[in-house]
Amino acid sequence: MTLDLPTDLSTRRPAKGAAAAAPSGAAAGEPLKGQQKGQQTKAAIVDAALGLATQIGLEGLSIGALAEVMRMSKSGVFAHFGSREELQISVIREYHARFEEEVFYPALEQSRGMPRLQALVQNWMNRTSVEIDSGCLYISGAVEFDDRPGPVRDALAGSVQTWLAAMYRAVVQAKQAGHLAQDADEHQLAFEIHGLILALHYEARFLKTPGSVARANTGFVNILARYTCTPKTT
Amino acid sequence: MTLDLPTDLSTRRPAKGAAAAAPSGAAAGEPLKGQQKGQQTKAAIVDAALGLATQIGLEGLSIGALAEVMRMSKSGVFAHFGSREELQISVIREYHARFEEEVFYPALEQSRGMPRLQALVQNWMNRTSVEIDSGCLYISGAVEFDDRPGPVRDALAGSVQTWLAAMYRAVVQAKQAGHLAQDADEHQLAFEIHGLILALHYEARFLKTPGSVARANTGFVNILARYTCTPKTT
DNA sequence: TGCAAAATAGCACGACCGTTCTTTTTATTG
DNA sequence: CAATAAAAAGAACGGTCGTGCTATTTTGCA
Repeated sequence: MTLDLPTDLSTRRPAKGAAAAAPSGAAAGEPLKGQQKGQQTKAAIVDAALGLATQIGLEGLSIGALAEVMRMSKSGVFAHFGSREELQISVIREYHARFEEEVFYPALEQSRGMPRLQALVQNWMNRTSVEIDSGCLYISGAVEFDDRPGPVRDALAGSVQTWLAAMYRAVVQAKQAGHLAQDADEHQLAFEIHGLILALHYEARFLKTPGSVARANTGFVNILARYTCTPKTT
Repeated sequence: MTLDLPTDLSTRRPAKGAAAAAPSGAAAGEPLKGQQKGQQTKAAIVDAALGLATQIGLEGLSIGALAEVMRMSKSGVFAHFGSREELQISVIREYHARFEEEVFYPALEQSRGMPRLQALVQNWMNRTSVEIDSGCLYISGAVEFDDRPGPVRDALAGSVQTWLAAMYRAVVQAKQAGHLAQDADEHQLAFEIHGLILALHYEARFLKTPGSVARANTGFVNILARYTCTPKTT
């Protein structure tokens, strides 16, 4: 069951080339054909908002500060979203898309089973350790919205669940392919990997503990060692 | 070296009985002898502030909301601290003290080595899973202050480091006692335990994934299994 | 080129923020 | 009990917040 997983994480598979959100560049450059000016600047705003949100958090993201970064008026920025919540949700969607693009899709090029699982985890760790000075929205958002119900929380939890489910599927496939022990608990394995990522984020970003990246990598090796052979139940 | 660790985590070892902060009870009851009224209400304020902070975060903690909970005026509350930062730091100190009392000291009653390490981790996990609807200040604070330098961040990081160091020492002692493999990497072990706690907090509190507590426990068992016998380096 | 529509600016609002200053109430002590 | 110190209240400040409303500017199209 669930043999193929081509686009399960995806919400939209961007056409790549003339994307909706300018991934990095500064304020909108040449006018992209086929879309109104509004879409462009909205994408640029979301881009800037994502930058702010990964630094000061989704809760700390304010329309005033965002307008200043964009050199626009507050109301000009506001009009694109209609509410702060909608802005936050747009930011989450953008983060989701980039996460897919950077972590999920590249790993699909590896063959199903252990190679793909390793690529997923490796990409995930890379992203977590590289964005050390910008923070992971899935982690900071979880803390900010863990008991604040509403559409923002729902969007965030949905994105995270989607990603965790994708990784879980990779674990299942690895077991099906015989790359893991027959009695390996897939959920348990996924849980422990998640823990490594969180510890990496915590110790590298907050405590600035040196060597955290290596420790996360070693942890993954340890986990695999445990799950590739049937363990001796002490 | 470092043979004994009686009170390394401690900042103050409360006299227990007539403590500074009413741990749970409502607004100050009978007047405690030997301390001015101001100290009492300050302790009550910190108690309420801690309750608020564990729910909405240290950043979300506002003097106005705190005053309302205390049925006091804003300026009345404010006067006890002189600044919001000082209030936040007081909250961190209080959290530190309770963490010690609940997690650290009870584990000291276990004999050094593996028993104490297990008690430490068990207490830690219990607290993390029990306070599911109030949140862990060490985790939420890390996200809120990971790139916001200042005295609050310093106080928070200091408390966390103190605790992590205490746990690390327990690991070292377990190895010295021969309860762990000779080539066990103590830092690596501590890192992986930390990851389990963070995953427990994330999945139980934010995602509300059922069975997270069991998964964290199993994870600890797995880690110990790996570090109690010399692993076969695959 | 001119006109409708879309995008942006400007302004004001009520609410809450941390902080200061002054006054009133409460507690402590000789 | 009176004198003094401590604690709490009250009011006001400048600031930022999200969000309406109404102009003005810019854009896209016939």
